[in-house]
Amino acid sequence: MSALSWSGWHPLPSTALPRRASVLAETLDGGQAFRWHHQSDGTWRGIWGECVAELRLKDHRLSWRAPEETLAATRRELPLYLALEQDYVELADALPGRSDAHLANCLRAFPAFRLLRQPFGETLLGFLCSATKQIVQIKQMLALLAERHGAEIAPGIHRLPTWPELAALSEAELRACLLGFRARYIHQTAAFLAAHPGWLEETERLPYPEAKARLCLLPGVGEKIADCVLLFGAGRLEAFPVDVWIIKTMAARYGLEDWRPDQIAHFGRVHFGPLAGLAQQYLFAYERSVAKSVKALAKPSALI
DNA sequence: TGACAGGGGGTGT
DNA sequence: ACACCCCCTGTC
Repeated sequence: MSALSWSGWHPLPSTALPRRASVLAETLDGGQAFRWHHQSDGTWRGIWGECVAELRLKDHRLSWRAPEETLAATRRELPLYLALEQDYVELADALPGRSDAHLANCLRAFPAFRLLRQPFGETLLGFLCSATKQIVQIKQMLALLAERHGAEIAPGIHRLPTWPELAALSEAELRACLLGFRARYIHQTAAFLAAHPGWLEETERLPYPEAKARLCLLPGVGEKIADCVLLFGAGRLEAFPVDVWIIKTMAARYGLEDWRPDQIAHFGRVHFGPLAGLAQQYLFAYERSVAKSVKALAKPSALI
């Protein structure tokens, strides 16, 4: 087993990227992606497709490096993955922050927050794992899937299995990766995709409503997961996933007590507009930061 | 330090 | 409404 050999650090463009640790953490590990790990030296290590990267924030500037084995692929794919072609400061400014005081708070708390543009198939796999699971548990499932069934793309680092590779696994093998009842959904979805070559790629190219309807045909994929896949894996910023968190948030912050999920979805589309999915992720980021400070206050050490 | 409930970012019936 | 799975977390 040879050791990892890293490239030098390469600076990323200074504009419209996170300059604060908290915003970077929220971007990489706030529930849109599940394969970034915060390391003891303060860097983040992430794996997607055939790429591996470490990200470092130093003097409020972001830079990256990659293992030699994946350097070419990572150099090519990182700008797409980070959606560098999108100016997210501009996009955030297009949200209705001037007429919505709560949203304005969220926007102010996470400057230069952005959505990632993850590989479509991988995003589908990640969110098929997400049902009634928290981020740490989803990360654990995907780490096991990669370790046991994904190719080694750099010494000791495995990518996720592709859908054709997943189709070759038994449901029992999937269950062994702590997937629980999600194993059957993933097994059946893999079988469907294997029987319909090109289906996923076509779906990614379809307009939002058609793409969502098609994803919902897959076993284990309902409206919420379909919207997450399109938002985080296809750059469809109009997708507005409605889960229990957003239902609670909208009730607490917008007075939408006892609204049904479909009513919340309608409100979100109308109120936040064509970038509703971006607004939603800002709301989450904010609620998570509130929950974190409540937790910190509850610790005895904080009372000294 | 270790056992033990309780609940978890959904979907399908 | 409730089952589906089973690991994480908080609590005693």
